[in-house]
Amino acid sequence: MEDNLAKVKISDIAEKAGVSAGTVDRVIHNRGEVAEKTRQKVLAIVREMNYEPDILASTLASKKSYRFVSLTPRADAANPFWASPTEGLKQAWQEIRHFGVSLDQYFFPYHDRAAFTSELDKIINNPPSGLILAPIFTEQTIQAMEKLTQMKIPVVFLNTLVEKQQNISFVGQAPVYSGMVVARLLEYGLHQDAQISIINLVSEKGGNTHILNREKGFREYFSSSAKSSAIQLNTINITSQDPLEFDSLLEKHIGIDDVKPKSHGIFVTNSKVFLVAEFLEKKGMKNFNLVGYDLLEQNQGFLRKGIIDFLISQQPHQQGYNSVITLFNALIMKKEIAKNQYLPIDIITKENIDFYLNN
Amino acid sequence: MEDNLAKVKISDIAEKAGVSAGTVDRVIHNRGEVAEKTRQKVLAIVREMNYEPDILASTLASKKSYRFVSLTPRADAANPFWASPTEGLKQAWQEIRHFGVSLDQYFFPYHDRAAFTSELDKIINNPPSGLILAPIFTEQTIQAMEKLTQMKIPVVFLNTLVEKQQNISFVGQAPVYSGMVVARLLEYGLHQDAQISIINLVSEKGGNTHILNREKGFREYFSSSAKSSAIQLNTINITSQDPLEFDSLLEKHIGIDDVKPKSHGIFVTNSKVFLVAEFLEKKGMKNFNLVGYDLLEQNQGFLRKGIIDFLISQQPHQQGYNSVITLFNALIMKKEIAKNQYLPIDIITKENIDFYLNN
DNA sequence: CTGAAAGCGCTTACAG
DNA sequence: CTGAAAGCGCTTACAG
Repeated sequence: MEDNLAKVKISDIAEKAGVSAGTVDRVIHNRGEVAEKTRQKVLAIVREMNYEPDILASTLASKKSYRFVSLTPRADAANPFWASPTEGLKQAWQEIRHFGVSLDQYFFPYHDRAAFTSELDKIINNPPSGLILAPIFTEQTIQAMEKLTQMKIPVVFLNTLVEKQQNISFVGQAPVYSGMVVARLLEYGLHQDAQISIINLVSEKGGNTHILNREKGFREYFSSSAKSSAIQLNTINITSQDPLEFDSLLEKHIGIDDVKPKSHGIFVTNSKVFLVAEFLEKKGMKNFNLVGYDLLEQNQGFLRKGIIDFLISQQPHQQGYNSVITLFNALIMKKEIAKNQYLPIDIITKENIDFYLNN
Repeated sequence: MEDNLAKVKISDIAEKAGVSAGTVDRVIHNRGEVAEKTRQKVLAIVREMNYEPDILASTLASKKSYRFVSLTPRADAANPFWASPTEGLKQAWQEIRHFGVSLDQYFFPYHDRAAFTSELDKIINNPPSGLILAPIFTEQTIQAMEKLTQMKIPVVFLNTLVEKQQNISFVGQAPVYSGMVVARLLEYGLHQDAQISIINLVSEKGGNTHILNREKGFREYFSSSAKSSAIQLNTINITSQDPLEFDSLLEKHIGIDDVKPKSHGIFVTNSKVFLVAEFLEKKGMKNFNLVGYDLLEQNQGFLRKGIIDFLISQQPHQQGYNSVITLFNALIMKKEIAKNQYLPIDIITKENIDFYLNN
């Protein structure tokens, strides 16, 4: 733990090797223009003396600068989720900007494929040192990744994973497992002959792999749970934006058993769970166990009221934060980077929510 | 976000103020020996030009060094919990050591009050720049804090809180709330006429404020829950280390109703929950909902087997990590520090545990 | 292929 | 009370 021995410096190595500091520097950074024999000699001494570069002095002297760019959905009323990752990006940047890092945040409207593409083009035309990308649209991402890889620009995928790409890392949640967690929570609170509705509230425009995987994990759990073989699952997909239609669809599917109230669970596969909570509240339907995703303001309210039982959170702020740190570790600290950085699947209740809100 | 304007340096200010860099430095760091008039002038320009010091250059030039010391229980077979915070301390140190920070970790055997005291004495006799302290023993802590405060050594409390002290911060969990979370989880899974046992597995030697507060939160929850007014709570305190006695005590309290199996919850108020799980497994008693604390190896096993239903985790690694960063922010970055840094109350199940193990 | 010198932005004695 | 100079450990042209 303790290093009593004074720090070894480049000048120490230079002296011992009988060369100049410049030569040692060339060896250490593999910049060539050094005789092989000299190189070996210096390398040996570097190892022998256990040299560790002073990163502060190094960045101060080198005057290198790094431009990090992020491309994420814009947070707005329809998409409050993205406010947190955006904040997380900024906060991490604040902590590392002394190392000559700048951060440009680019945005696109969540469902706007064209905007996504054109922002990506802009980025490619003014290449950054590293890119943090929320790869919402799969095809466009794959196309861009081809160019980015060629240009040797390291890319971190944020929140969404596109498989088989040359991204240096993915930072986000494992959606299949989060579905299993929800399954577990519903099973734990329901009778063994309960009925469960899986509700997908989606736009038709894609960007829904998350949701599919969450449902997949959820169903997997029940298909392998002996305990709950009598539980019935049915899926409801609602794409309509029209409130009236929404209500009647819900009523049709979950309202029916109201006469003979029976243990009934509802799994909303994304952050729109507050819409279902609103419906239940309006209709005075209390006999439901309701679980969904993300700590949006609206969801918080229903969680505190007890209409939503659990929310699954995916550490959105930390996702943004970790993405920046990942690029920093790769480019400035030259560390090895894990390809997948899965964040915890947090289970949130009325009782612990306050401890998750800043994070 | 973008700062196109070149960074403003001390020399820029010096030039504009018509003084030397040394004088600007004296003003910025309040080191006196500057005429009031000069001081005002420089200060005005500093503000006007929006000067932000280059922390890298500053630490490189100043050659200051900081000695951080931690005093925590030693992790051992009887106390595996403390391995994680210890690791967290080390990891944070790795990330900031470039700033001239060293870390000395001191330890004491968990229940050894004398060792705690004598280690504290050692620390006070060789004063560090800052101290991270797990204040297990309240009285001794209060005594030491008097001296430490006088010596102006900033102290961060780790994991345990002692009230009304001059510590700059506390990093840990809010035990009362964690008790409420457990109450919620048990209530959610039990019938309304269930019976719940609260089991405190403690040594008589003190250091148990945590446990008392967890039970307090737990009981508070039920005393204000209309829904579960029929639930019976009873507390069992077991101080014995003798396995036979342990078994017979448990049998007496929770074994009784086995004939007429009824919904039964068990809340173990600390990480020793695996002892109760062992007992239930051995006796083949399946009709229990069991919740306890911390991701010890032993607990993990029983969680995966389904004998423990939920574990509450308190981000032990992050606690250690954040403590070091707190001292760093206070001493090197000169930032404002929040007095209480509560970490999330994580709810862990078989399905999400893998995503919490590295943290 | 190699070395000497200047410089990154800030701090620290020292001389006056 | 103030300034000039040297130095922190590393990197970057430049000359040879």
